[in-house]
Amino acid sequence: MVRPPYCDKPNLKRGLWSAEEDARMLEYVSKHGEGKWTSVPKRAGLRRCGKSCRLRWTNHLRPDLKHESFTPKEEQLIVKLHAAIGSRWSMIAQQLPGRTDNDVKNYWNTKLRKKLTEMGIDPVTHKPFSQILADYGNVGGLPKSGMRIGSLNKDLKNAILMKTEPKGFPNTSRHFVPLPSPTITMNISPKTEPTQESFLSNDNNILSNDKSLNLLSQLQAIKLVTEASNYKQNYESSLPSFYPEATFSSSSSSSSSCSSGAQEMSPLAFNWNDFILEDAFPPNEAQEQQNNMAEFISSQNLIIPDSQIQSEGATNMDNNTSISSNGAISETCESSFVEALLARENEMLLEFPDLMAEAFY
DNA sequence: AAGCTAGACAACCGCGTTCCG
DNA sequence: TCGGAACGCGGTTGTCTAGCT
Repeated sequence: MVRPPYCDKPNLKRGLWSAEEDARMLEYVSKHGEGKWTSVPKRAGLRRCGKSCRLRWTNHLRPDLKHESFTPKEEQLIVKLHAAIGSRWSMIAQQLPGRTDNDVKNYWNTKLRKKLTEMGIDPVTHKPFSQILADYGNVGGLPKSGMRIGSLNKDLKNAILMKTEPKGFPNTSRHFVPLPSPTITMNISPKTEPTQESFLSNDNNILSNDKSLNLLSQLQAIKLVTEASNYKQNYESSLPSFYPEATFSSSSSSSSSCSSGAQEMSPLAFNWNDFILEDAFPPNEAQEQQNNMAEFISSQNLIIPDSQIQSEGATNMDNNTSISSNGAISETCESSFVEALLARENEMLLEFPDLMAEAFY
């Protein structure tokens, strides 16, 4: 996309804002209010593009912003919400009064990602690296030749590399060795049905990365996060502040393969299903939950813009993506997605058998 | 003191969505 | 209904600073 013409003028100033520019912006907004950003530079006497003015105001000059460092409670909430809805920074920031999406994003990239990685937890999927690796070797229905290290996310790969690099190996977000982007290798064919493991083991885990995750699922995820922190607070004092729902290994029941790696790097083992895959709602309440979404939002004191609720709620209905019969968030998304994909493939196979055969062989 | 490195955060870029004439 | 402008978001890059050698 071409930069807007008003940002392309050669005499426009770029880079850090001076105190004088800030003062002009503050004075202008206090007089005229927010909005109409494209006309702000001219009216406020600034040699900046409107986009830059909006950014400066929303990220730094707004009077309701907090400028102190993140509290442990905020940190904990960010990690939980990221595990639930992925890098939807604006949504996460809405749950943290006084914080901007840029604040949260930067804090995640500079601090939290590193912390999780050092704990042996993949900050993308929020699973132990050992489990990801184990799942990676057990991808049902996928040819082994189709697997490649390039499809692992960079945190996992660097965690692996760290084990072979005794010291001084950089592992921060800015200084990772350049690696290929995560690659989806689902290779769905009419003859091989993707398994839950194959989907969940993918580093593009729908819990964290799939942008099609609808708002309703995200709200369920946020609900999970808030509920989880309530009923497992007993562990908080002895565990990392952002994983209070972690349990010691003796109680872990369903994380079949999260045994070695995380425990080697940390004394903790995590019951990931408790945290990520826990049933949001009993199956028979699915429809009821849809109907009660508004009630749910208010009960959780969530700050969700009406426009998002309306538009994404409509999208949810349009796509026929409802809460699954098993109630689990990830499995909801997974099953609906996979089912839709397979159904569509079957349709196309019936309709265009020759073309489909060519496509897959 | 100079150079280097990592951390922190501000700002930019590109793209998708919404608004409006 | 359409097209351009405006806005919002997430990813990426740039810049400054502190600490270390």
